[in-house]
Amino acid sequence: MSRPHGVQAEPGQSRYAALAAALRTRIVAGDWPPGTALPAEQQLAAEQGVALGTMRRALELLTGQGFIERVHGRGTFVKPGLSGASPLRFFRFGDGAAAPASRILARDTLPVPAGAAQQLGIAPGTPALRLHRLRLLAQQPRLFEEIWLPLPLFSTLASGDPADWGDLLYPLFASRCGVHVHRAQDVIGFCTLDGAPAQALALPPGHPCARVQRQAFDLAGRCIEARTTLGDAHAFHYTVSIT
Amino acid sequence: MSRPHGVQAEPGQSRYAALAAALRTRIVAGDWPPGTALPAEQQLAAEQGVALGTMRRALELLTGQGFIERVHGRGTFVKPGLSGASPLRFFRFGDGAAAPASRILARDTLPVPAGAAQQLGIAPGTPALRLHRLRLLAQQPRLFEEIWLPLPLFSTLASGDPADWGDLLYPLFASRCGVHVHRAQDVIGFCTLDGAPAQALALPPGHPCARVQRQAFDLAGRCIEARTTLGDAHAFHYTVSIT
DNA sequence: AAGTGGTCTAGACCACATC
DNA sequence: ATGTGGTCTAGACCACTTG
Repeated sequence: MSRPHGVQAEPGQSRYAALAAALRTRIVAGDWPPGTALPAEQQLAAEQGVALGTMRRALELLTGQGFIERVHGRGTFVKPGLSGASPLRFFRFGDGAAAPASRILARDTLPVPAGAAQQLGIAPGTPALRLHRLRLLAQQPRLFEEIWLPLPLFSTLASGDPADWGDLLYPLFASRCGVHVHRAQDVIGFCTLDGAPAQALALPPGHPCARVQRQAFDLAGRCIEARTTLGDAHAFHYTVSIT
Repeated sequence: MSRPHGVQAEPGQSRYAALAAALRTRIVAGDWPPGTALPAEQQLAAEQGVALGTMRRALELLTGQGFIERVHGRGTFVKPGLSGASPLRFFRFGDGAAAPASRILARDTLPVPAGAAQQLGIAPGTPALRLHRLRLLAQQPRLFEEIWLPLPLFSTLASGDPADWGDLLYPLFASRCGVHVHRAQDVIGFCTLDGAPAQALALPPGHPCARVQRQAFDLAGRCIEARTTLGDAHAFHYTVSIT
């Protein structure tokens, strides 16, 4: 008995988990780029010589892991990537209606310091792109960001006028560099403001501030951005649900 | 009640969603108390005149919502409630190995102030139980907590020696008051220390601190605890994953 | 050995989106 | 009208736990 195009299940692993892993591998490899549709579940099931329900369970797994989205009547699509997950969501500045704006204060190619290097998984001292960026709400500067980007990948951002970048970075990463942010992790902490950030935010040195350290990852799990965001501690608020 | 077909599906609602809602109602009503086992899925399916797979989907829904736990080979159990979700998890004090201890500084029956009343969903000024509690790590006071508890429910805690309560409150709520915490929500912010909390934590007035405001809810969705936790802002840290 | 949940099958039919 | 995913059925067999 032989299956047409079978997937090997490791011992102790269910058939649908093996199918999900195989599909995940193909998605990460780029067989179906972000935003495109997978074959119909019927076809996938037939290809793998498996019952429809089994393939559906595999696809449900991938949905839960954030790799695909299923739309009733339309199809199954590779998730296009995060677009609006700004650290601004951790702050309340009282002008909820106003659209956030962003201004690039500096863009330099510099040897990456130890901290950012570790987050990016590259050797310290490697040249990388460093951005200083201000986020504004209702013309008021609210957040100061330092962003490190690894350099072969983001070299197209090293030239051109940053004023043309728009207010969101992740769509820019996708369109200009082909980098899709699949997942991110923010570590929240507390510190006091000093130097350039204090000046940019028009707050006195020593002012208490909330710090959000972000690592952003692509589909393959590589860290493609290390970002530190600083904002007034008194405007910080975040809600956690426990179950 | 022994009609073979038990559950009405509202229009637009799937059969398994209706079954889940019906089971959820019975769980909240106390038909199966926390920790006890539900009937086998086979039996539940037969009772409701539904296929096994459909009942399984209903039970999967309830699992995802945190109402039940399924254990292979043993059965399906109503979740016993949260036990270890201390706000301590938001802080790093460098002595990870040490077991946290707690000390009740004050216990009073007082008219509940506006803020706590709103969180608890009761009228301001209603008598309620107020606790002041210190959390210690390696003999060092680390967190100061103010806890408001609604009074008919927690009256058994108004007497007796708080020194006998142990270090965890939620197991105490379950054993002494029959209250099981099913879900909680923490709102995180920053402020400055002052007065009693500053003194209890041996920190100077004006010191920056992290504030965790918690609402805890029982199975029925009633808020049964309003708690404010204060700790040194420099020890605060929290990780958020974005997908 | 008996009872439980977990996996898998091979269908049928429904609801939604698009042409 | 066609193709997509969503629901539901009625089984079979497997894996785990307990007496």
